[in-house]
This record gives sequence, C-alpha cells and structure tokens, in this order.
Amino acid sequence: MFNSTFLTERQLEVYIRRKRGESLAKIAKELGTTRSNVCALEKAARRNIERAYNTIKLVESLLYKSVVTVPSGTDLYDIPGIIYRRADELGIKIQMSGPMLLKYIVEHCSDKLRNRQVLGEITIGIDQNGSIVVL
Amino acid sequence: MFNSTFLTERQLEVYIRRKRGESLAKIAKELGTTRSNVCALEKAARRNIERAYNTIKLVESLLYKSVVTVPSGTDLYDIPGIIYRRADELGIKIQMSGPMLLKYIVEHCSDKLRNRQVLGEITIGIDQNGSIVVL
DNA sequence: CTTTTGTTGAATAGATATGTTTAACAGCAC
DNA sequence: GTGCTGTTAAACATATCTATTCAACAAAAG
Repeated sequence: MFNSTFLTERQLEVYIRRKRGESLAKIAKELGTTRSNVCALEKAARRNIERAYNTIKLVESLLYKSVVTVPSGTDLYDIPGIIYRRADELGIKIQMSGPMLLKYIVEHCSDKLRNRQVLGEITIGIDQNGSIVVL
Repeated sequence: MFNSTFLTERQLEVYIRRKRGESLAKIAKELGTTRSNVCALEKAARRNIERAYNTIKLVESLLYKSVVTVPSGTDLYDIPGIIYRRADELGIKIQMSGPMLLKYIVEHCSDKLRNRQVLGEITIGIDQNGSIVVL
C-alpha cells in the first residue's frame, strides 16, 4: 500500500497483530518461529517507527528560524522567560502571552512534566512570525 | 538534539547546505570530496526522509480506520456499549465480548483510569475485522 | 508449584545501506 | 567551443540491519 517504508513485511505483520492483542506465542506459532523472535521483530518495528518520527521532527525543525532546547530539571514557569529571551536575541516578537505559552506547553508536553518539573528535554521551534511549536 | 534518526551526519550536513543554496562543487570542496558524491548524499537524504514520511503514513493508516473517543468522566462500564454502538453503525462485529473488552481496556489504559472513572480521553481504533486497538 | 507471557543477551549468516571514486552525459552561460 | 551546473551508473570496501535461534530470567496466571 505504501511505496517504501522503514518497516519490513515481517515487522509490520507482527506490529499489527500485537496491536490487536495477540500473544507472542500465538504469533510465533502462526508465523513458524519463536516467541523471542516475535518479541525482537516488534521491538525493531517500534524502533523504526520512533526513528521515522525523529527524522521528520529533525527535518521540520530546519524550517524554523531557531530551536530552543529546554533541559530536563527546568522549572515549568521558567520556560516562557527562556523563549522570550531567545526571541529577543533574534529580534522576533512572540505572539503568545506568558500564561498562554505555559498553557500551550502543558498541553503539548504533559508527558514530560511533573509538578512544575521538566522531566525530559523539550525542544521548541520559533519561526519568523513569532509562532512557537513544540517539536 | 534528536536522538536517533534515519539521516546520517553526512547526509544531514549536505541536506542543510543544499537547502541554503550552496552548490555541489562548493560543498564538495569544503567536505573534501567530489560533486557526484555530494549529489549522492543529498539523494540518499531525500530518500530517507521520503521513507520516514511513508512509514508514519503507514502506521497512522493502521490507527485511523475508524476511531472512537471516550471522553474523560465516562464510567468504565459504559465503554463496551459505546464501542458496540459505533461498530453497529459501521456494520462491524466486534470480536471481543464485553468483559474481555473491559479487561483489554483496563490493561491498556490503567494510567487513564481510577475507580471506574475515565480520567483522560481514551481513543480506540476499530478495524474492519472487528479488532479493537487502544491508540 | 507449574505454566504462560514477555524480555534480554549473545551469536550467526545473509541482505542492504553507506560513502566513495571515476567516467560519462546533458543543460546553460559566456 | 570552454567552463560551469547537476545527474547518473558502475564498482567497491565497510558498516549496519535483519531475521533467526538458544538459553536464561522475572512476573503474572493458573
């Protein structure tokens, strides 16, 4: 269906069956192989999908004038300051207010936040119009 | 900045320089190689980006065949009914029994459930075979 | 306690990708 | 024509990926 992808036929087969909730043993039996192999195939599929997403994020980040990386450990409430400072350096006026910016961050990075703490690095793109995007 | 992607360092270097409009000859000279090699590197980069997009399209096409969104606040025990109703509308017979469906949901969404209450929106895909998938 | 289920590490052979060079070719500007 | 531009094909060594097996392990289900 899709020309050329980073998933092999085997990986896709296993990935779909696992998504449907089939056990490793069942899949292994039906494909004529072992549980550990099916496990490995699923893992490979997930890794390739992850890498595909990272690739697209990388490429799209090139479209932005600048990219800000907020290190883990940062306090949530320090993020708007970080972004405004960077935008100033570039002579760009951010479109969003501080509170809106916080709201936006929280909505798009809930998985990387806990109690005002940034748990994992957050990457944010700034374009020439002052729009910001979580990458 | 981005953990693991399908672009090599060399490919990315060339891709960015070409986006900036640098000629093959200039890049080749600065990287200490030939025009044809730079050309090949750019081509490889484009191919890998294309494949990354295709991979994501493939994966998402598996998910978005038909989708049910269970709003937060819903009672856990209402979910099977919601899914069966949606499947009926589509003329699809769900493969799982009500109790199995509940079990499946609980196993895959424990993070979004507390005491029969759905805390955060749950998105569930239904495919043509009546298999369901938590997205 | 025994079985099932998912994971991991190490090892393997075979396939594919990568970066490279060289030679050749077409289009365009001067 | 002489020089740029970008492209392509063939060939090659090296590196990485792929699918696979086997042995071992922990957690959960029976």
